[in-house]
Amino acid sequence: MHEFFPTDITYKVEDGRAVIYLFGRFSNGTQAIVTSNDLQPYFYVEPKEESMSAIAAMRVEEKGEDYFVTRTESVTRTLLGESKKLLKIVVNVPKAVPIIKSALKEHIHDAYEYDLLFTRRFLLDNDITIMTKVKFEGTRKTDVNKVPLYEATRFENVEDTYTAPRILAIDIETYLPQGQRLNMDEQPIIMIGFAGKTFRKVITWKQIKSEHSWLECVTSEAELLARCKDIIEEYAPDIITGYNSDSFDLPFIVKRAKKYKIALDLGLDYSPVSIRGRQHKIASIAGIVHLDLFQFVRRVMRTSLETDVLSLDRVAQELIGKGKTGADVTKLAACWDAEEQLEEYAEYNLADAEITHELCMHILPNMIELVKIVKLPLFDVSRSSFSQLVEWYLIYRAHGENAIAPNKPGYREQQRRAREHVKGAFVYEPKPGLYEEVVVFDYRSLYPSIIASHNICPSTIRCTCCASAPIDTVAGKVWFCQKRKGFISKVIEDLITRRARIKELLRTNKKDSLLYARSIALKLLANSMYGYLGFEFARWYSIGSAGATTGLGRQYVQDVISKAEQEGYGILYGDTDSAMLILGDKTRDEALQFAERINERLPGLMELELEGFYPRALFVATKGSETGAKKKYAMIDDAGEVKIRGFETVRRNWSPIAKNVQKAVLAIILKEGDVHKAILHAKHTIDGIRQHTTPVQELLITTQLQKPLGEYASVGPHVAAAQRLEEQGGTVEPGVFIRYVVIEGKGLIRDKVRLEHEVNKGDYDAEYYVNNQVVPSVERIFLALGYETKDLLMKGTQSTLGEY
DNA sequence: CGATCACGGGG
DNA sequence: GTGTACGTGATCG
Repeated sequence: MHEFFPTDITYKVEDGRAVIYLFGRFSNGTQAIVTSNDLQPYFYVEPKEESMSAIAAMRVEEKGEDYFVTRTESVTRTLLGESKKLLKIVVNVPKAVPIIKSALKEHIHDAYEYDLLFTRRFLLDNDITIMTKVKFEGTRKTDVNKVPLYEATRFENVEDTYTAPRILAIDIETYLPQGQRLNMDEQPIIMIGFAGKTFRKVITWKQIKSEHSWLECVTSEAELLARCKDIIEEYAPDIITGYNSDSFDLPFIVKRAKKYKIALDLGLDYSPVSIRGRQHKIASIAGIVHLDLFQFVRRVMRTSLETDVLSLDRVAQELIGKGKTGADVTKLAACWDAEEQLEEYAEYNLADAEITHELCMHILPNMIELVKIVKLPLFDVSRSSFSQLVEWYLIYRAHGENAIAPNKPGYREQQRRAREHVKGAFVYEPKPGLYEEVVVFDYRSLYPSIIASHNICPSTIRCTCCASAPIDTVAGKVWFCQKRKGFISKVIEDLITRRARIKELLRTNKKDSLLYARSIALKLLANSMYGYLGFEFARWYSIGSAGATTGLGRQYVQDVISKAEQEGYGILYGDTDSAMLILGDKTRDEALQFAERINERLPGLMELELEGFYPRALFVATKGSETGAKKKYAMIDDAGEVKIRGFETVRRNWSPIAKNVQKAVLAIILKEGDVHKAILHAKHTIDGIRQHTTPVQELLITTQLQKPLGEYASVGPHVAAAQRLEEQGGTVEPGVFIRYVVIEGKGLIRDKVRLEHEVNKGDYDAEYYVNNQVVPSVERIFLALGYETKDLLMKGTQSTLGEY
């Protein structure tokens, strides 16, 4: 038998039959494709009695293609805890599934699992895991691909992870003159940087004098692109990685290659680099897993990161302690024209590629562990949200229990769910001030342990056999069966106990990064289950289960707080799963004993843990946070540094003045540590606006038009501005950037917009720019530091400042 | 207050 | 690709 590490999967239809293509490497390092045509696409239906023969004979012709049922089979499957007799409908090709399903509409009561992607279905049914060794029997076929192709007849799964794939990081630099917008049609790529394990290269198309052996100068952009293709083919990576490469680097390369008619057939089957989607692009290459680290960071890692800004610089700084180099990329185009400092920019380009490579090495173990647990391909895991990861894991677990997945909600059901809400977590508002000797306790994985310990599951909710201990929720009283274990509570219990075992192993084996990554992955899945239950698009949606989880969570946290109060602790703060207490005359030992007493009475897997003792804690007022309990704070850490979170609101469709004032205020606070100076800067800016001396350039708001003017149901400021532009004979089409100023006057903002050339100096709505632009961009920062909005708005330099 | 619309990352 | 992200904040209706 051959031993093979699959890294990616796709399928093709050959001679009217679906053929699975597994891409990967043999144990000896040779790349190969392994195909299989054993699986035929299928789904399930609940048939109408009289329609059995019509179902079996169903055939549809569409655009010259034949879609038909090849066979049917009566089966028994479990759906949400109930046994169901179903008909398995096997069809000729994957595309036939949705077509046959809708053609059967009159003959069935319901259909199930008609929207599971074929490649995922193959992995599920054959128990094959990507990035994990598989043995197969098979024969080699004639080579028509870049790598040998084998046709497999039988697979056998082996527990052996592919831990060291060949990774090539890529980063491009483009010619973007200052003040211009990114434009892939007009701006060339001027450098491409690559970084592998021991490989480094930068290609550029100007002759840069340099001693660097990794720098390669060619003579044109076309040559640069041709070399880019060579390098990737020679390196033969399993993985190409980039940062925002789905929407930037790869689409840019593809666009420029097209311009020069260079075939980017990088796929192992000679297929071109594929860019799907218009607004949100996904770049893929057959047989090479393209990992856009930004996608995974944004979807999965965001919540566990300190930084709110997900730039490569900030994320790399936090995760691997390395930021970008100091080169000023905004001057690159000018330097390119003047042929100055280009060696420095090449170094910058290389550094970015290397940081991306290192970041990939750091993040990849987490992705691979998710691949192994959830059973999705690496490519999919890297682009999945929490809910998608949870959902596929549930589908996988259900499959192992002869159960099928509930359907995704239809439009009406979605609308209904969208109106349902759960009461959120308990929050004990802290009083602003400086505190000494505090202790923080938190429930270990509060929501997962509640779901496991209280048997919370859509399959056990409001059972008819027992209605003991009902829980009050917004949706009424809710209880969970005490006799039958629920599917989701069982799954989450497994996740928790598996993680506990791994943490035990980690205690003696601290450096095992794979074990650590597995522990993180298990925690992530367990923690996502609560959100999933209340997610309106979820297959296993259960608002009652979600409401019961938060309801019990509030009880448990309030219980700690009221008991602590009774015992004489000061209560400082409580949120969701934690309680922060002031020790006062108590000792640390007494506090630990207090937690032990709480723990003695907790059910199942629940546990109150010590998060830590803190000699000092600074709490600041969080005014204006009545909607949405997002964490906002400004803290001084052990090293005496101020930490601020949750205020970064300024984006590209804000005026330069709003962006600049935020940037300057942050710089003053964080670098100079001078909050008072920062507030003076903001006040000075506001005064300038009110004196009508701010240049129009600073006030321009730029917003992109996303669709034709006529299609707008709601006329926002940018649409009103676009209408003016059109009346004046300007080009107005999707994609154009509309730049406008808000002038003084009455009515809605859209009635007060003017184009840049229509505005006289100083003729603008000062209060709009103060209240809707400058103040919102900085007020959260100052609020977090104990100042109030009126401190910004007051005239003059003296102010009644906060106590800090 | 619900609906609608743009944004992120990248140079 | 057995297809069309997603969560958030500003502004309109």
